[in-house]
Amino acid sequence: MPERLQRKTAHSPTHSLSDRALADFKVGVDNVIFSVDTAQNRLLVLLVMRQEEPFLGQWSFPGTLVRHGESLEDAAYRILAEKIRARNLYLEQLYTFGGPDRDPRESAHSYGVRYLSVSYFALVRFAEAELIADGVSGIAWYPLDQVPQLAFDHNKVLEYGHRRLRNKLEYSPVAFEVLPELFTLSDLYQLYTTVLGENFSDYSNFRSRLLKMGFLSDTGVKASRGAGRPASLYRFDAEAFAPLKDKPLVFI
Amino acid sequence: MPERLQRKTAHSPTHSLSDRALADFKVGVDNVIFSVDTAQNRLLVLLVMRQEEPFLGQWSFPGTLVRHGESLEDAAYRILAEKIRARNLYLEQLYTFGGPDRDPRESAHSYGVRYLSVSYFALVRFAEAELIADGVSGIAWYPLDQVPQLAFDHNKVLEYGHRRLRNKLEYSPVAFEVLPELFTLSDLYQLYTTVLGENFSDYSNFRSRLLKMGFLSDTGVKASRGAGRPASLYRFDAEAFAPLKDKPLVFI
DNA sequence: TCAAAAGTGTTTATGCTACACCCATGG
DNA sequence: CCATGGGTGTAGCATAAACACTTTTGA
Repeated sequence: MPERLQRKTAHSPTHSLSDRALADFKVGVDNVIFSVDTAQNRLLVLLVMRQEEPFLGQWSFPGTLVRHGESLEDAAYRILAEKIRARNLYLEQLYTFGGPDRDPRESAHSYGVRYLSVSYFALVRFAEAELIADGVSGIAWYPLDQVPQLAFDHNKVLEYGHRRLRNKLEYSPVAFEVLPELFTLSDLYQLYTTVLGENFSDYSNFRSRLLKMGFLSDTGVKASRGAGRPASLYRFDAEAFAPLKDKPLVFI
Repeated sequence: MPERLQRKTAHSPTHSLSDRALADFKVGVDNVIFSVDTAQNRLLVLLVMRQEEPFLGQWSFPGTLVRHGESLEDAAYRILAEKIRARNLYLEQLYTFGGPDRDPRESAHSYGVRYLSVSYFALVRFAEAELIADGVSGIAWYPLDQVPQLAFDHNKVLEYGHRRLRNKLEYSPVAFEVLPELFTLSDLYQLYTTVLGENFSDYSNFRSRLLKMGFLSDTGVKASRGAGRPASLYRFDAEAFAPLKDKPLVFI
C-alpha cells in the first residue's frame, strides 16, 4: 500500500525526554487461511470465535501472541497447528498492522502496552484439512462473501489477504496448494473463476495455455462425475515446474 | 517468501506456565530508501553510520524505534524526515523481521526484550533529495553494487527491497517517483536498464510501448546533452494514467 | 562531414481471443 | 438419442522482438 507524504506535522525534534518515550509491544500473529471447496466452488476462509476479551464472542482469524524465543513464523505455525491438521500448506507473511488504538487492550489496564499484529497468509487443501474443534471455541470455514463483522481490524486484514490471493493465483502456482493432489482441468478452471470472478478467461484457452506450460501431467485416470464425458485427472509436476520458477508467469 | 511446513517440532502444548510466557518487544522501523542518479546511471541506497551500540560504526538503514502513540508509518516518515529533505516520495511497507536473536541487545542487558523490525521501502528523486548531515553521523548514498556489510540483518532486508524495486518497476509507474519531473525517454530507459539489468528490452520497442500507453506528455522542450540529437522532455501525466490504475500493466 | 544520440518504421513471429466443432458418458 | 460436460482446432487480430533506417545535433 503506497502512502504519500502530505507535509505531515513532524514531531518536533526536541531531544528531550520524549525522544526516549518508546512504546512497549506485545506482538501477535494472525493467520488468514484460505481454502477452496472444489465440490461446491466456494472460496473459504477460516474463522474462530474469540473466547476472551476483547471482542469475546466475535469471529476473528486464528491468532496468538508471540512467546519467548519464538519466531514470528513459528508462532504462525503454532496456532495453525492448533486449529487445523493439514498435510500440505502454503504460508507467507502478509502485512503488519501496528497503529496505536488498533487493540482496545492498549489504553486499558496494561500501562500503555501496544499490540501489533503480523498477519500471515495461508492456503490449505480443503479435503485434507481437518479442523480441530477443542470442544470449547467455535471454528468454521466461512464462504468469503458471508464473512461477518470481525474482531479488531480483521476485516481490513482480510482485504489484504484476498488481494494477495488473487495476485498469487495469477502469477504463481499456488492453485496447486489448494487443489487436491489429483484434479481435473475444470477443477482448476473453477478454482480460478471462483477466486478471480467470472469471465477472466475462456475455458478452452485457459486449458491450452496451462497444458502448453508443461508442468501438468496427465495421470491417464478418468474421473466421472455424473453426466458428461469423464475428465482426465492431472497432477502438478513440481520438477517440470522448477525451471519456470521466478520467471514471469501468467496464469490469467 | 513462501515457507513450507517441514514437520516442525512443535512446542509441546503443556498448558503450563509457558503458555503465558509472552515476549516483550520494542518495535523498530527501518527504511530502505532507493534513488537513481540519472546522470551517472547508478542505483543508490541510503545508508547511515550507526552512532550507538550495537554495531557502532557500521553502516545500516536509517531506522528508529517506535514511540508512544506513533504508528509504524509515522515512525517511518519521522526518520525519513530526519535524514532527508524530499519534495516527493513513495513509501510502502516492505517486510517484518522478527526472529529471536536478530538483535544483539536481546540477550544482553534488557531482560529478554525482543527487537522486531518493520521495514519500509521508499523511493526519492535524487536531485530533489537533500541529505541532512547533522554534523555527527555519517550518511551516504551507496551504489547498490558497493554496499558493504551492514548492521543487523540489513543485508537481507536490502535483498527484499531490491526485489520489490524490480517488481514495482515492471508493474507500476514508480519510475516516475524516482525520475526528475521532466525527463527524456532515454533517461527512463536508462533507469530501467540500471535497475533491471541489460537486455530487458530493446530501446525502440520500449519507447513505442511506453508512448502508446498515453500517459507521457511531450513538453516540446528539448534537452541537449553534449553530442547527438536533442531529446524531448516528457512529463508523467497522472490524470491520463488514472484510468489504467490497478489494471495489469507491464512496463517490461 | 562524421560520430553520437534521438526517433521512426518495417518485417516476422508469436500469442491471445473468440468461437465452432467433435467426443464420451449417463439417463 | 440427446443433454451434459470434456476436449480439440482454427481464423483473425494484436502484440513482441529484432533490426534497419532517418533525423538532428556537436565537434
